Amino acid sequence: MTIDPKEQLRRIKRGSESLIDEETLLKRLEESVESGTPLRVKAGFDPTAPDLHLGHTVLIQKLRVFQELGHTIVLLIGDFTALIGDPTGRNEMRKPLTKEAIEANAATYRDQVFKILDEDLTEVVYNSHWMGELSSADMISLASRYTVARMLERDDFSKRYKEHRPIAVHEFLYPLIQGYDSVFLKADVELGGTDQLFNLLVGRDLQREYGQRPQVVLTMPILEGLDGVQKMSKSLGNYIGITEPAKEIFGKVMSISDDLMIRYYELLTDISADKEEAIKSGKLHPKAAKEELSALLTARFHGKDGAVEAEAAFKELFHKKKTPDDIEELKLSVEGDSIWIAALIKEVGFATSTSDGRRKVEQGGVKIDGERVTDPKAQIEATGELLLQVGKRFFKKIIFKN
RNA sequence: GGAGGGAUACCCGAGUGGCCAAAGGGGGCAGACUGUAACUCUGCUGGCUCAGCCUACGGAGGUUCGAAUCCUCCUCCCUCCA
Repeated sequence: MTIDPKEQLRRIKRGSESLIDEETLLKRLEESVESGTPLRVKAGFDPTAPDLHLGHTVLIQKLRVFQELGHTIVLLIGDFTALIGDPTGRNEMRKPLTKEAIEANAATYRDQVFKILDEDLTEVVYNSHWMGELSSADMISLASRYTVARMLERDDFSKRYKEHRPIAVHEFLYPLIQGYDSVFLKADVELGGTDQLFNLLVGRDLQREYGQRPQVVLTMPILEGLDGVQKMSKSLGNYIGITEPAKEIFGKVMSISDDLMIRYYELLTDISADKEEAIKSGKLHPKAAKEELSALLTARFHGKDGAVEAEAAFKELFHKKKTPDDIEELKLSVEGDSIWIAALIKEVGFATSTSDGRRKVEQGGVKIDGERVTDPKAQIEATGELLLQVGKRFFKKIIFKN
């Protein structure tokens, strides 16, 4: 694999937040091309959050770029560091995970990550393997290579120190161990989120201490959620989970704003410079660009066929305003021979309460068999089956079984 | 240890005895427009078969015909002093 180092650099740099430093990276890429030796690219993950969404994949996507460029990905599962818990952004220490929980999380983590990365070309390592072997003396030796003053440079630590909030001594060990991982793995490059910058830099210092060439550090920004403002997170409900159904992923991507689309392109894809230019300039119509993006991201998790299907279904629903043909069915038994419309909506989960259901009817958001229901007191005959639609997106086929 | 300020719906925040299911904004939902975009506009946003009723302004009591609003105690948060 001999891709021009400058083109490699472009693809690596694209969308990144900081790259320390560019010159070194270019030099190593050139060396790598000359000698035919791939770079060792490290990224570590705490086995704590097994439910991944697109925000998590920004980093993984970048790893994939490295992989496609022929470099070696070293996926580090931080099962040892998980015992400490990275203090970043949290004031309280994490509760320690059990061995079984770590194991289980790591397993789901791998499953999800390998939807993007090629498993056969990825080295998966657990830092407990070497950290568990490290003696107390080794630990002291490691700790002796860094100073408290330098530790306190870390934003989180210095803030807490100034505010007289506690910093437990073992928290200092986290960056040290993460850095030592780089020494052990002889990493050429390490990737991380914005919040990882300090830890990644410690890796450089420690590598120097242990007589290695310091790794190149690449951080990726936080991905905004569907609202385009706040970071993507499960608790804010503005996320696209990578295990969601194809249609959901496709639809959610279609709902983002044009500005956000460009951001998603930047952070989640690896398109050519020409293509990027076409999108940014508007030469490619934003709607078309977004359809491509939706298809691309859907295909990533559901394959080409899944994406094609999702796109077709989307167009049927929103362009031709047809009702989808694979509506979920629900068998419902009802007391008496009819059911109040508001109760029905609540029953199938399209409203949080009958009051909410009643409101939706009053506002014209409810259709039965394609007919708008306007009477909030309407009684629906509970025989046979019917098609219930609430809002633009929610359909359910109801089969009464009395 | 002392002095003062505060806690209101998903979030911010107004309300100091009845006109309060509680202003305004944000968010969300539904509708119109559209490209499930942006912009804009309309309505809704505690529950309940709903012109009515029930439950709710940190918690528990009390005053009153009537309390988010006044009193007592409690819990939590903030500011200043020691």
